Amino acid sequence: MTPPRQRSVRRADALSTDRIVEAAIEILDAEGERGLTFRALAARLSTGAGAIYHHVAGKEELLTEATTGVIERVLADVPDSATPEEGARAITLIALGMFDAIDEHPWVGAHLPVVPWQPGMVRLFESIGGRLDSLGVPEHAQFNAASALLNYILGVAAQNAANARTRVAGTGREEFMGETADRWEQLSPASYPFLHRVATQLRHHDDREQFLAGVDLVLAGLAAGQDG
Amino acid sequence: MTPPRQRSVRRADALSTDRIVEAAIEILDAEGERGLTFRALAARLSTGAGAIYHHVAGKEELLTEATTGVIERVLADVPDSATPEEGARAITLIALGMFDAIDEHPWVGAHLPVVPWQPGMVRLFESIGGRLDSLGVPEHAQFNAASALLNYILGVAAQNAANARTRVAGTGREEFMGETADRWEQLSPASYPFLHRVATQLRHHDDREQFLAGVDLVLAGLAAGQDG
DNA sequence: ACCCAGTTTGGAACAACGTTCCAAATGTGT
DNA sequence: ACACATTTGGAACGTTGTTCCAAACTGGGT
Repeated sequence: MTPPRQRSVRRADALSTDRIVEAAIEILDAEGERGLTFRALAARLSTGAGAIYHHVAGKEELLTEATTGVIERVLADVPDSATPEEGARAITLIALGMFDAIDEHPWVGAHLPVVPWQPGMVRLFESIGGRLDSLGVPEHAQFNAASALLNYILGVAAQNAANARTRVAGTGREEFMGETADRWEQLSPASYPFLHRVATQLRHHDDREQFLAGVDLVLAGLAAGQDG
Repeated sequence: MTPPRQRSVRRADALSTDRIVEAAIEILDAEGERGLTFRALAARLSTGAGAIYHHVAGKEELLTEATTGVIERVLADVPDSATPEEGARAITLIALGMFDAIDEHPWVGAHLPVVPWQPGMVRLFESIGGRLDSLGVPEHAQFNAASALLNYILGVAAQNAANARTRVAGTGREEFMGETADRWEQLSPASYPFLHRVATQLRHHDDREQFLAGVDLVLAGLAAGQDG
């Protein structure tokens, strides 16, 4: 009947959920999502695949845990906010933090929406929604506003994850954007006037700035709605 | 050296890319993404897995082709637009069409961003960006504006796809939202004041209306930015 | 120092998957 | 009718997530 406390020392290289998740993140960052297999994980930890299942329920839990960890780290750095200016700044900081985290760990973008309302998403939603008060967004509009912001971040995350995935095996970012811009320029200007016009912008744009412009757009919409 | 023209009749039940993609969509709608295997596809078409590879390069091409087909159908229904009011209406129509299509075929939401700038995405981006002119968005801001709108749609798509996936095996939508709302209400009000406050809204909200509110938010931001 | 109940380990085995291969069947042009 | 190209579909391959279980290890009671 003794509770299974783990206060003992054991060997220094003993398996644990934390060590497994850590190794998983290393593989994900280095090899991408497809590189994370239980065999590769077992090899990196110098053990067998079966041993891992005593600490982690399965691959999905592994990915969810890794994703949550990354998000927690982002939200920990965001200061409290009271005034509208601070609220807007905080939301921008959260968004930028998410962008940078996903830029560094693209697989997070791919797995964020896979499990709806997983722990990381819940924390993120609360963190955004809790700042809307200080922005002066009326209470009845806060749910939709927070959803819009979250969904926008989610969309950028998914897109960036996809871009990174194609880049794992092949070309770098510059090259990839250049090739896409070339393709847009070769489209018929009659059927695709817009893409033709913005092809050079695609070639030279900064992902982070563009992401921020989108956040500002939503925030501007929120500000406009208050006195409209 | 004769080109491989396919003008002959052959048997009525002959395999073709179109018939394969059509069967794939049927499986995806009925069984979800995990149900689409080459063996299930072969069984439905009363053939072998190997035969399919003579018409389709692989699973990824199959999903991309199915996704593109759905998007094309959405964009075909959107009328031309010249005035600002028509432009805004057209963008709303595109967004709503995408929402409805993804509601009917959730797997589209999951695969849209997987292949960056796949044909469907390109058509969608042009379709949105081409309407910004009539909305009065200055040319230098159109690239960012179209990206923001596309990313928002992408985020909702990914989220909805995830929700539908969990629902395939388990509960219905009402039940799922109710359970999530319950969980939010059980969170500590001190740490999660926002989620606590909006739990009842989550329980009774309409996904489509919420999606539209987000689109309006971005459009409002665009309108505000013009004279700002 | 010994032993024992419980946990941890890790390699083997399993079912399912995407994909490749190839011999047979089917079709087309002469 | 014949030769040739395409299409077919079943078998086979390598890899995956997961399960299983005998062996090794651990900490507490004698």
